[in-house]
Amino acid sequence: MRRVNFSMVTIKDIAKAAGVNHSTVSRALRDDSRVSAAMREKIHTIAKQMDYVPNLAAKKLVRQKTNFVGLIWPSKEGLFFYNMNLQIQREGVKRGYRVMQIMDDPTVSLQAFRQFGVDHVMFWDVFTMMPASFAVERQRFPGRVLAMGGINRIEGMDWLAVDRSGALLMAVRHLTELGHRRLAYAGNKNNKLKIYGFLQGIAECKADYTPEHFIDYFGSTFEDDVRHIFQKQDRPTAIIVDSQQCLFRLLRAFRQIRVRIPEDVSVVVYDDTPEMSELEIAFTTVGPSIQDLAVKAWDIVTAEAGTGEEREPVEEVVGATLVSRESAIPFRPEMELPVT
DNA sequence: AAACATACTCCTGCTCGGAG
DNA sequence: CTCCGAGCAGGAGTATGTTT
Repeated sequence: MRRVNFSMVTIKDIAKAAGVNHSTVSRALRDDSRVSAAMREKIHTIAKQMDYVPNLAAKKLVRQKTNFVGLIWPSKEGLFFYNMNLQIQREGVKRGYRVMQIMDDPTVSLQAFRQFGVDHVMFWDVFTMMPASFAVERQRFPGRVLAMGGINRIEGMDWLAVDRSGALLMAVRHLTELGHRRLAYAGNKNNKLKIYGFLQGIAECKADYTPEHFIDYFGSTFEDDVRHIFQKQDRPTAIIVDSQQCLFRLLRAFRQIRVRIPEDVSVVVYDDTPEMSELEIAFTTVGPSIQDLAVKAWDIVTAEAGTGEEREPVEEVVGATLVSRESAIPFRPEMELPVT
């Protein structure tokens, strides 16, 4: 049946068509046992014919719940962001939620989610400093707001942190356990947490590292630095790469000077996404499990509020895991020869 | 007399406790 | 087994009061 105008079909329209009260329709559509099976069947059929869809706003008015969760996502490229987003959506659907996503100014997005009446909001925190407007808007939003991945915990919001330092520490331990002594690092020199973990590992494992073996991903001499470091005597036999973007650039530089992974150098890269095991060499990775992150995010956001009281914001850390694949192998003396 | 402020009533689509 | 009607939040509309 095609409708001529665009006014919404309501349970009252169905009630009229079925010759019953609207509350009977409401119950029938939710398969309430107080309505006879025959009547339920009849009402379902009519509802389908009339293209009925329940009005979410009205439902929320009574139920105070929509089973929609808002996701504010940063406008960022990269496999991590793609995979993280994917897992959040899948985990939500698994738990009977729908995810509504906005990629816009965070304050504007949060306000929009308040208007739409989503139950809770999650966001991936890329703020260096939380804008005051966002904090104000959070006060007005009635549900929970979960900040994921951020560096700092934020007043009044749940926090799901990532142990970046721990991840890098783990990477150093892994490489030194494989017998590597001389290590290099490629990445962002401003990422203090990762560098802190790395240096901690160097100290703990008594590995050999000098700042000359730091390759600045954002520096203009990246390729030259790689060439210089790997073509000299006593070159590093292992390198830790702090992001996938950096890895891709490093791979190009290695190809130019014929450095092979893992024959000439072992590599551990930060962030584990499925793609990392599907490249020419499967990469050994460290970082939080994306699956764990998504599961914990939903656990926090959907946790019952307990004994009536307003729930205190929770704080959780997702630990790092190391996944050993083909790019990091035991040290062999011939690795130390300069590549030509 | 016109302009503005405040208070109220109605309406929406749906759920749910209780009455018939 | 079915119906009645209160009530949820808040925008729109109307009525009344107060200030220029």
